[in-house]
Amino acid sequence: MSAPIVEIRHLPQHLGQTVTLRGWVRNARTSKIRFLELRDGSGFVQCVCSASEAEPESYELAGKLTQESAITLTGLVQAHPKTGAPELLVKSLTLVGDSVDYPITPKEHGTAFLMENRHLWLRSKRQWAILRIRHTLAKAIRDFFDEDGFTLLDAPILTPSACEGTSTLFSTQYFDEGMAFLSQSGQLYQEPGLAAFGKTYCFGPTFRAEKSKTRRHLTEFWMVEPEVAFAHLEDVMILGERLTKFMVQRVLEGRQEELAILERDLAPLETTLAVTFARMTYTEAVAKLHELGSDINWGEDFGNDDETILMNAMDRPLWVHHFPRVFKAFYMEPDPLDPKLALGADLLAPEGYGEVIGGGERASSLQYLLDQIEHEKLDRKDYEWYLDIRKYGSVPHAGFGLGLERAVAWICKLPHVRETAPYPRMMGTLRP
RNA sequence: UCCGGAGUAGCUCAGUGGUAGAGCAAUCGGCUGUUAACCGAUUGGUCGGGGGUUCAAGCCCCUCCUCCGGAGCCA
Repeated sequence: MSAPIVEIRHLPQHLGQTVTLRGWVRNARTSKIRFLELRDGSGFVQCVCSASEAEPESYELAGKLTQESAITLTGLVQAHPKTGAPELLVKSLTLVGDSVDYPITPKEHGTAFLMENRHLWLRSKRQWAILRIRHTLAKAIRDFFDEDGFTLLDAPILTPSACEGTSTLFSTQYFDEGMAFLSQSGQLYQEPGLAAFGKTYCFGPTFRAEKSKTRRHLTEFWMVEPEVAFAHLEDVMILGERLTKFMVQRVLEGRQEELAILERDLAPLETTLAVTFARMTYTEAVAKLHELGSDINWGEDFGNDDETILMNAMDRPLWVHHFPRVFKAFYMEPDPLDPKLALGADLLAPEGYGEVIGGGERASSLQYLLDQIEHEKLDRKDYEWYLDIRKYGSVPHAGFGLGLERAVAWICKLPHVRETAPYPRMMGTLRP
């Protein structure tokens, strides 16, 4: 066999040529003509095996192939007589690895079963599409910041204390230093980088040990956290909006096949690119919620229902800013015009996907932070290094965190974030 | 942690007190253009665990376990 080995994605360039494909049998429909649906990771193609064209042993083998058998096959690339899509007219076929009783059949399955078989579920067309979009979004995030002059400053995953002091943390014994905690945010470690690099970001896994079981929570998720020196609240909203549009644009340009597999309605994504994001202060949002029938009180954080009610009334992403200080992190800069408020901004995604970005301006006054640490009953000695930033050339600065999985869920319009990670970690899900 | 729902064949489910069923998968056979192909046959079950009521329990009661959805919390 001297036919060139090609990937399925390149088949349109090989029409009329004899090539070799390598992959797995997604599905086999056998009549006198055997139709093998092949997957090789780069795409999907139908291979046609008839007695008149194929070698006799190959033809016989094609009739016995089970779901997920690994094969190589050689044949002529031709256009499908009905659809015009490339297909392979098989000449010869070799079994590389057989497959007996593959658990995920072509019919429906429940999520519990699929999650237990996540390592196999990855092979399905839908998961392939989602995880390739995740890949594209992760790449877009890196490209966006790299092209914008940011320096990647990796934050540690093992940390000595809570960054925000509120959420539950996973802990582990760290030699004789006591307990270490898995990081729930890299932000505090970005701030010292500003005086060295001006603009930094970290992008990696973060951990929350919250016992939350909802469609938008994982215990392990990826977050990108940019931080910018001399930046204010307004800069956060401008940067977050540019990033969001860049990510959406990359997917619309490069992942059309995957969006089609997911049957994603493209109109809301195209709207996101075309419009300026809406903005409301927290106080305005509460007033709007009252109009829409919510009984939220000023000073309370939005509940899930509130976010849904609010976003159902919007046709585009919404920035909510100037939150009450009481439910925001200790390091947020207070509003100089109203000390009850903090200079924070959250971006709510449309179509019910909720908070995708959370961020704001950081407190730059040493005394203010000392008061906050005392007020929140945090241990000052855990934060001495962080406080140093306010002693040696303190400047206004701001940043945000964007959750990758929530962005993937929104852009793919998925019912649950568990499909956005290759191996999602949730309360009650640790394997595979 | 709280509220609601569900555990029956490998998978998805039907079966509400009287001898355990279907579709898919698997196995065998048929079909020359199929697209979750189709047609016929075969194989496959301690009905989540434990206890109770009853002549009789998949079905009713108690309890435990697991999973799903939602709340709180958050990206």
